[in-house]
Amino acid sequence: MLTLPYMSLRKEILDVSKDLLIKDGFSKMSMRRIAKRANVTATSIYLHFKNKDDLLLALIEESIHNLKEVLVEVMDPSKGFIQQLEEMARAYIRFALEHPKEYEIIYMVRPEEMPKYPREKFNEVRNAYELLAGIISDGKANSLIDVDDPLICAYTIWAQIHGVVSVILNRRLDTRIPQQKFIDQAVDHIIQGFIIQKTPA
Amino acid sequence: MLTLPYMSLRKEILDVSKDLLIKDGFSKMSMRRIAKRANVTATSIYLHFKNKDDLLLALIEESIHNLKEVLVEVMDPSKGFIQQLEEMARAYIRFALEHPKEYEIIYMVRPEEMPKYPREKFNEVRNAYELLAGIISDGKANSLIDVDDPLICAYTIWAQIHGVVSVILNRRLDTRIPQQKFIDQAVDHIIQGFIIQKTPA
DNA sequence: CTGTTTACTTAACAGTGTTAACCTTACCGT
DNA sequence: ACGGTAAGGTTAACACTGTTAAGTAAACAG
Repeated sequence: MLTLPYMSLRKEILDVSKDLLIKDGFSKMSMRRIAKRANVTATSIYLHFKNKDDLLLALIEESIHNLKEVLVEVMDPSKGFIQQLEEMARAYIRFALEHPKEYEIIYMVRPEEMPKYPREKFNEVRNAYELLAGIISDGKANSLIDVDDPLICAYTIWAQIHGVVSVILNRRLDTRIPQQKFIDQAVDHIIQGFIIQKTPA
Repeated sequence: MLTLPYMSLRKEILDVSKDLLIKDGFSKMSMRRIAKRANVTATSIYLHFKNKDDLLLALIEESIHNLKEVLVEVMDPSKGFIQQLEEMARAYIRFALEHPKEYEIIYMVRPEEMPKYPREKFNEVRNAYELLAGIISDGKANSLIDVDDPLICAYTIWAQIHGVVSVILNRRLDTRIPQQKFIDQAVDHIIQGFIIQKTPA
């Protein structure tokens, strides 16, 4: 009727869903509520998405894309190797803490309700890993770090950072511990963990 | 009617819920389904639990208890400091991978649906951290590690290990990477990350 | 033999995801 | 210009969901 025609309904649904998810929480993101905000009926959503999981998956994809953009932005080969790594780690953490709900969208969706196919959807992040692995490869070539497989190393680092973020976002961090100190120390630990430390025998 | 009377309904509900959650997944764990398996009606559950979140919280508590037991079991002050740390890390990972659903119960429940009070429920894990912090304190006293606050360090290590586990359980690990290699390397990195490495100036 | 408590039930409310069937509007080939 | 078709939406319904109010039946206390 009086819908603005310059935006496709699919995009509108995605935007409304994300807004609902971020502002009102997962449980409030129902098909009927989404539909109401988009000025359509719930069934119309099924014209653009197979089902609710499919819609969620599209949201995940979008958020992954945003995270990747931040990481790529901060990559700068002109900078020192270690510095580059630290800046990436901090950019990752910053993204997660500044957009906690968006980060949640990426990781906190129950996998059981996801079929197998979405694995391919994560190819975009995979690219980011490979970039990271590239950086690590350079460091290895310069004998700055001690690592077998740069790709494994990239995943290891990422997993550890995700753990740090996850603990904070899940509110599992002891209230006696100041968050920033925790982050600083964690980043230090993570980076130190694979820097070469040849004890001069 | 023909319920076995030697088990309280509360415990029965917990057991049935956990079984349902583990075997059939979160979405299948509905109040009516739980009730049916426990040979009661759904409303009876509300006599023992405030609501579904309350029931979930009790499940989380139970699982946290089990995880803690495994960790405490593996603690052995007679062993070397580093070895003890590594064994705890591996025990943690082993628990998570052997009982993935139970681990999920602990961490993957959406926090938004949890009110503030459950913070206290995590005191039991907090104890485990303090034991870990104690171990780290000893290492610090012996100048084996370089760390300011042992409690922060304990949380850092735990967060990193959780990250590793989380990546595996969420199936976010690149299929080209062998899981065991990933784990080994991660554990190495994490432990190396805070071992003292004074470059003899 | 009452009164109260305990443990449970039935019935209902408001909401959920999803599907089948229907209606409009727009475009396309003849 | 006209009929067919397909896109993009609708209504109505199904089988569920968590949760609550009210009722019931048994056990126990005075």
